[in-house]
Amino acid sequence: MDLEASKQKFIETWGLLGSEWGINRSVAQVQALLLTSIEPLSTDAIMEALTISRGNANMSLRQLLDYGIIYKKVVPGDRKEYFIAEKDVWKWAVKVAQMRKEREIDPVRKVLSEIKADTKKNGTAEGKEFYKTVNDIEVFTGQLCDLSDKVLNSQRGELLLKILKMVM
Amino acid sequence: MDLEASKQKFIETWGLLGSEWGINRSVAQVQALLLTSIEPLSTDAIMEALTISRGNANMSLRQLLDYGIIYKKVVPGDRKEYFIAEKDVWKWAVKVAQMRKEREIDPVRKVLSEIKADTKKNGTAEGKEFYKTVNDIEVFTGQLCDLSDKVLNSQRGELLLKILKMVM
DNA sequence: TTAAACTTTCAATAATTATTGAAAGTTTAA
DNA sequence: TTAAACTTTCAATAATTATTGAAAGTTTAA
Repeated sequence: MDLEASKQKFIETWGLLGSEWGINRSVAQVQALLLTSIEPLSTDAIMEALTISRGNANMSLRQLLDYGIIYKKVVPGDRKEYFIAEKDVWKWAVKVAQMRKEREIDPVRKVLSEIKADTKKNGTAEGKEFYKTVNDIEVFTGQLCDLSDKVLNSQRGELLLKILKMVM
Repeated sequence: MDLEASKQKFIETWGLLGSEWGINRSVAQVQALLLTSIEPLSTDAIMEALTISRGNANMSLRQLLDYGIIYKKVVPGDRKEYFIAEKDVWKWAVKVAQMRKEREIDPVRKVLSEIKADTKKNGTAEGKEFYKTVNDIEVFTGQLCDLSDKVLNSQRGELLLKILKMVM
């Protein structure tokens, strides 16, 4: 299997994984393509490599820039915008994790707290049981979030992981 | 806000979170409904509570049973099947995490290894760089998986989390 | 055995999400 | 200024995914 085929396989697999995790396939593929590319790529190059439309390429690139996991790269003497991927896995994985946590988990935690507040006074057996259920989920989620915050925000996140691995 | 409204809010929020993470909304809502219910519920009760069809209710229940996060409950003197949710958050969160890892992450790791094997011999600068990229992702994913396996499979997973929280 | 009471399946359809591509917008060099 | 070279937007459409509900299948009591 030649290099091009391997890269293609990587891009496909990455797109598949993305869609299983609620990330748009094109977005995942654009990241994969940039990860596999040695030089910066223009929108046109991306369109051609993935056979997607200009609109799709543009929106996927916007989203990845927004996530902070790809960068613009200026090529002197060229008016086109070029893009490169953040290649440090730890860096971009942390960014994706932080972003999803902020946008998706934190709002849910907020709702859980609201529900707890609304239910706290209810003295019926049913009310108490529901309160307990929500509380359990909220506490659990909170623990996970606190821990991941610490790992993700730490300058030593990667080192921490390795130590954990040794200890456990 | 009365208890029913709070439960409704919980079910809605849970469904929303589910769809953001690639879990079918109905499936997430059925789990939420069972989590909030004191008694076991029949398929008909679920259909009515969530206003979904019999087919949808049945398939959602199958999937949750398959995940191992809800159980069948026999009510003596009744031919209907009743269902209850696993209420121990840690237990079902672990099951969901394990299942998704197995079905979605492990196959990707396998592909990454294949790609590495296919690329190892390629001596060009481009080949080497691609190999490094894939290797970095594979190593990182492997570390995360190993660590989560240890936490998830540990009998003391929950305790471990608490200790981690104290240490960090 | 039978038929009533249930569960499951699956083709048709609805709902949602992704994608296209042309038009509008913006920037830059001259 | 202008027009060429680009980027962005967005309504139309395609593709995917979820849902329905009736028909087929299964189980149980009598």
